[in-house]
Amino acid sequence: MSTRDATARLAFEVVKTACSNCNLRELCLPIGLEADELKKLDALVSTRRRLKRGDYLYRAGQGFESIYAVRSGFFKTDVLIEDGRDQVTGFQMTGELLGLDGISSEIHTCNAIALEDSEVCAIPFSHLEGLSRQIQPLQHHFHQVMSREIVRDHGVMMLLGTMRAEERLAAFLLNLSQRFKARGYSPAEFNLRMSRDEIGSYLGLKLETVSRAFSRFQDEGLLSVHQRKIRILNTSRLKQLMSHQRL
Amino acid sequence: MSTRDATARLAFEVVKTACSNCNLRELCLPIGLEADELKKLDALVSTRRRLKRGDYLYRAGQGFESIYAVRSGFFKTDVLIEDGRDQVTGFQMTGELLGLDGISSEIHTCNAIALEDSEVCAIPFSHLEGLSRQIQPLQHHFHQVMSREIVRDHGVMMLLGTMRAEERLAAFLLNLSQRFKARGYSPAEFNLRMSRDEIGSYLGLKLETVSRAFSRFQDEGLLSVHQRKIRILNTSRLKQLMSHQRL
DNA sequence: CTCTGCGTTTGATCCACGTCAACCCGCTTA
DNA sequence: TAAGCGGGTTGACGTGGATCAAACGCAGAG
Repeated sequence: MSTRDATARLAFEVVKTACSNCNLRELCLPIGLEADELKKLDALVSTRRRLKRGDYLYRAGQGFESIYAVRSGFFKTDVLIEDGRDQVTGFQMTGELLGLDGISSEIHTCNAIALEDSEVCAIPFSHLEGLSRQIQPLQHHFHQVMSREIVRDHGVMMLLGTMRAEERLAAFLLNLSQRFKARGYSPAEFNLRMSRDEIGSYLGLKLETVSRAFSRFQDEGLLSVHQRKIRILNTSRLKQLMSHQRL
Repeated sequence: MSTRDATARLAFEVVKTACSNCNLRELCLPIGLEADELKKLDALVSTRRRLKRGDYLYRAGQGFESIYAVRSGFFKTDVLIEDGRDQVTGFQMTGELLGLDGISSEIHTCNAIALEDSEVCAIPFSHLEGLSRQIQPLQHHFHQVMSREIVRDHGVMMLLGTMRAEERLAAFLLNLSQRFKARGYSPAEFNLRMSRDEIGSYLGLKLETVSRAFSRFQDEGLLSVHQRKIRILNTSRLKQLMSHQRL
């Protein structure tokens, strides 16, 4: 093990007490920082905020100051237009970032709402910019995070533009499954935090259509569904259902 | 006029010879830089590339090294999945950036194709990161550009998820119109650079549906359409058609 | 325990858009 | 000048998902 690794490993323990749970992903812990760099980073994310289910983390139209890293819990973001229509633009879980949309105009362009009791780290954006001018790996990591968000959005556009209802739901479930797995939870069994209506809004479908697709998957033995408790029984069939389907 | 303004004004003339036409927007000219900063920036964008209609600027799967600023011309980006389906994720015109999707994994995730003879500035990304560690306004501007892309994508998700065919086409045309206007062209009369099929792919519709929507708009006196030449005759009705429509 | 209410499921019907097919138009090539 | 061709338009018809409506089931309140 190199001395750099050792230093990082040591520093990891330090930062762990400050950011004990959201270590592994996204911005919270760019691997490979020096001890003093980590100390600065630790100061950066010192502001915490707790939210109860249903609370708004921020609203469209509010001034933008910070981005947020989810420490625990579950969020949705949505945008609405005058006539009352709205669209869920994403669901965020532990370790993921919220608020990147606000950077462009210094004003949030969507609402972020806790779907269960949650905790976030607020990261004042000007501090982050300052630090990332000093710490190159942090800068690069942040750019990657923003870029990943763009790639994710393209995936959703693909889904909304070309897939049919069952393919969309399959893609959605597989994505959730993979994200739970990456966090050390079961990829096969989990509780949905969002309603059928919210899933539908995200997928560009009505809740009835979502419900019917769940029922069909259950009938075909791909899933077991009880309320919001999902068990995936046949991942590979789900995958092939998602990816070609021209049968 | 402050001395800073004067300096910037002076430097503007210098950079103008290097980046004569794509000054005003996106990344090419963050206003307010000092003369020596502008000199560095000028060096950054020194690599040019010409493309003919149909040429690929980059392809999905290729390694990522640079982002590109469109100096002149018109591009589309699209993603494809195994089964042959594809989705146009955006159209880029003069002054807009291409390639932000590649930052996350160092690999391009979509294709960028010239829809007419075009010229781009290649901006090596590691250089850009280096410079933006030194020049705070550049850094901030770049972050805004990435964030704007995310906001734009959310707009497309909204469009794909909640709007019907005519609303989508109206939104698309109004967006194009506004972008032409911002570049000093007529917002009311312009030539589409893309086929009905490409519009359809972007809007999540089939080309026949796009064609019918054009015809209906023409019948109703909102547009005149001749091939790819569009004249907008009634902007306000187009806008209200796009935004509520629950009539 | 019942009552109330919201989220969900399920069924019947409708309609916007997709699909399939014919035809047209402007351009290129011979 | 004709022939071929790619892109665009238009029509007839089919269908996936929206809409409307009813009923279910779990949770919290009384």
